[in-house]
Amino acid sequence: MPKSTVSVYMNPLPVSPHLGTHTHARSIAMDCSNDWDLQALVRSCGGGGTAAAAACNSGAAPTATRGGYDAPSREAADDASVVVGGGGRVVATAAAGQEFLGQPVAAWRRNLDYLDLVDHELLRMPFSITPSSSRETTSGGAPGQQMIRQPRRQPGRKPGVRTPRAKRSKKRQVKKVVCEVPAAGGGVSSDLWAWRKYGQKPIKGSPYPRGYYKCSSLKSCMARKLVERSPAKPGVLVVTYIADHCHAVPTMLNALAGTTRNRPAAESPDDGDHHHHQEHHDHETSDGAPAASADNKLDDDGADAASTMTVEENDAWLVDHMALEDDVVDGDCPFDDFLWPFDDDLDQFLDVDGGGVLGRRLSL
DNA sequence: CGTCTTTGACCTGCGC
DNA sequence: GCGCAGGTCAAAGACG
Ligand SMILES: [Zn+2]
Repeated sequence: MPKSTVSVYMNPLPVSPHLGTHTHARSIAMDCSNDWDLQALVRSCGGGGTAAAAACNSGAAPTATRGGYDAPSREAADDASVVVGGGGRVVATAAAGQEFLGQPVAAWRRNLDYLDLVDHELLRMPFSITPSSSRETTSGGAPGQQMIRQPRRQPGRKPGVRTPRAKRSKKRQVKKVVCEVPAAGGGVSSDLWAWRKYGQKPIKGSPYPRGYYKCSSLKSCMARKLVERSPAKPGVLVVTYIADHCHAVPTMLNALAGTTRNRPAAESPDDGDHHHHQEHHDHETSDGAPAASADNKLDDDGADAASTMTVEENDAWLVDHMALEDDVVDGDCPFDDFLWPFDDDLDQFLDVDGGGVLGRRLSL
């Protein structure tokens, strides 16, 4: 299959670096992981999205039904992944060939146009569309070990309780979009979608845990995203979007209800395993990943970095830092596909003055 | 009281 | 077939 490369460079958002303190020992990392906050914002809008976020978002699941497009079939593509390089570079890879997240690659350009990114000087796109296997492997790392914890009643499911689960398809052939976002940039978090953290796990070979987020906008929405810090580049968060959203970008604030909780100082949950969250809203503290809302903060992991950015900042960032590269291989720009699904949403999102999501969010 | 966070257990796919 | 690692679920506590 043809491989095209498009990359979008985005500048990092203001970050608050606290990362990288853990070097090895997963256990340590985990312990401290605490820092790793992968947060997800609930309604984020976040901020707008940073370009990265936007890109990712779109990629991830953009299947807005409202813009007149139909949601792409979620598992249509064999495998597709888009990577946003650190600093906002987006590198997309799609195995399915022409379909990126269920959308025709050609559509990308459309989206870019929408954002005015196509011709934007800064926007660059060598996106590389390459087949990627759904499963990434990590190696190295010692098997997870459980840490001894304080006597706290153990949360979690009761031992012995089994719940039937839908069988996973033998081979996971899910579309995946991988975005590398500067942890500080918070870009990660800024996603237009609302995410809820449902777990966190230490990853072999990486000192940082991976946070698992699920779309909280709609129960039936299968969109998910995984957030983890790049072992190689602690300052970079790797956000992997899986599956598409089966709905439009959330624009309501409701989900945020009751969400402004300041998170207690994290006590360092180790990472022994994973944690889950539910809806993320404004802030989260877990490690890894940021969610969509504007205020997530990254901990050491930087997962939350985005949150520190204001809506305006994010917006500005998006506009100013997104860059497209002319040398798009094959001329197709997957990025478009990324964004097109929620053009309308994005529009609203950006329409701060007009009471767009961003604007509304500010009032949150 | 509802929501959010934390965390252990369970489940599944894959490699050996 | 077994074990490992990744991924998901859901209980319990904390918070607003
Ligand atoms: Zn969704």
